[in-house]
Amino acid sequence: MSIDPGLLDDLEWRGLLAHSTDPDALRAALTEGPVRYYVGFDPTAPSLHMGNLVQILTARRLQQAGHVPYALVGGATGMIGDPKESGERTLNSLDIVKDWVERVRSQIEPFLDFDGPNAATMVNNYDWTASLSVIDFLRDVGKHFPVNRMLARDVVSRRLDSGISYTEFSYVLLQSMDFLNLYRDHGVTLQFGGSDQWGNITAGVELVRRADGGKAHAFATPLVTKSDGTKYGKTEGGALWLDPAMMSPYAFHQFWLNVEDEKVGELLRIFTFLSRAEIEDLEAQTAEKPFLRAGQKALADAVTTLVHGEQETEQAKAAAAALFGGGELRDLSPATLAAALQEAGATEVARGDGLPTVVDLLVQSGLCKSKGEARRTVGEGGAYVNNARVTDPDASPGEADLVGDGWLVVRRGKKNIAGVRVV
RNA sequence: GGCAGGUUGCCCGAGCGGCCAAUGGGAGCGGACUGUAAAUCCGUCGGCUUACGCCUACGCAGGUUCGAAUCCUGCACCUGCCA
Repeated sequence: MSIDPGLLDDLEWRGLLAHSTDPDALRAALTEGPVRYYVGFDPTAPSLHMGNLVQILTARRLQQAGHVPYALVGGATGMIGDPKESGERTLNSLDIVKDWVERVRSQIEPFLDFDGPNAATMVNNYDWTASLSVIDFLRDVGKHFPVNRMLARDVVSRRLDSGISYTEFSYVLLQSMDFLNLYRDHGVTLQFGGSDQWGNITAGVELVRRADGGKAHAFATPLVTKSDGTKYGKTEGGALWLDPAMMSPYAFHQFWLNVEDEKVGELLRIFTFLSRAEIEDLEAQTAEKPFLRAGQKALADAVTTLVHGEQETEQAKAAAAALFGGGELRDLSPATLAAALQEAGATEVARGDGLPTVVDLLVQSGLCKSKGEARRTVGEGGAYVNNARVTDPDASPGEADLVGDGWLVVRRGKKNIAGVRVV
């Protein structure tokens, strides 16, 4: 497979290069021939999220440009945990880590090509770490890490007051060792990752140099933030998960659809494979006719398709069209309505003495956490049943209000919709 | 080691014996505007309860009092000044 010489320029244009080791050397390496590169994912949760998606897609871009990916899951590093600013991590059991490793692995695989001349390889750092003896570790790896410099690293120095365990302090050695191992056994010479990992990444580059005199490269992708600088990917449920069981494709699609105008261009460049011309056209449309939200729509469709596939994307769109279309719910076919509500989130409620009250509907549909909150929501004028605002928290809908196949469409605020099926 | 100060709700930060579920700001949630955007304005913001009300909460453990976030004692942690 031939190498795409425009790769680095494309990455740069997309804003994917937040940091890099010697840019000229990196460029030279990437144009000379296929480069074996790696990117690591620690199993810190049962699913990867939006932040990891940046790395996954970047890995795919490199592969499409002719380079050879090594996707690493952190079966070992996940047992330790890298230091984060807020404090010490809770250690997870081996069983949990192993389970999460498998989940993470299966989430990465669809994005890479495991066949062909530059086929991807999946590796797990548990394989070369678990059996390592402490003596070997301290002699062969530890000797290359001056503690004074480890202490000077930002993440560590910020933790010196609040405290940091030896375990987390040592994390950087494990990750650096990964690079050295992949360099030795597979000829991997490039690592990239999120900019929050930059310290760990450069430590690996340095270990390759110190231990083997090897020349390795690295770059980091930027942290994706909202225009006010806060972290992205936090919706009600927390992170923007890739696992459809943790975040429905509908909710995922909705997230991208609701992105602020100022961020559309940036996100299109990072999260889609649309061409430069296509993206610039969408940016122009967003600037001229923002109310059409052409950029948001293209973004939502493209990313949802990448992560969940075309079929799920169509269903999410159909659901949104049905629920936000402004049309009469009664005009929808029972099948369309049911499908849309399944996407948005549906629960079944047994019929008691008549139908549940508005408060109960809000709580049981999951739209409100407590009855107090539900009552408040009604008081705020934010509760709707079948698109009609309700003002009495204790009122119950009547049989005549059921739409489709026995559904009530419960809504909180503008965007939070759930179906309750009375059975 | 000595002296002084602090620890309050998701976060920051008032309160210094009853009027405190606790002023104010931020986040969150809802409404208006709009484009299922941003900004802005308004409202709301511990839990249970139809409600009177009840429960839980002001670092931890005790105590004084009819009554404590507020006073006392001990403990833990943090900060500043002196050595």
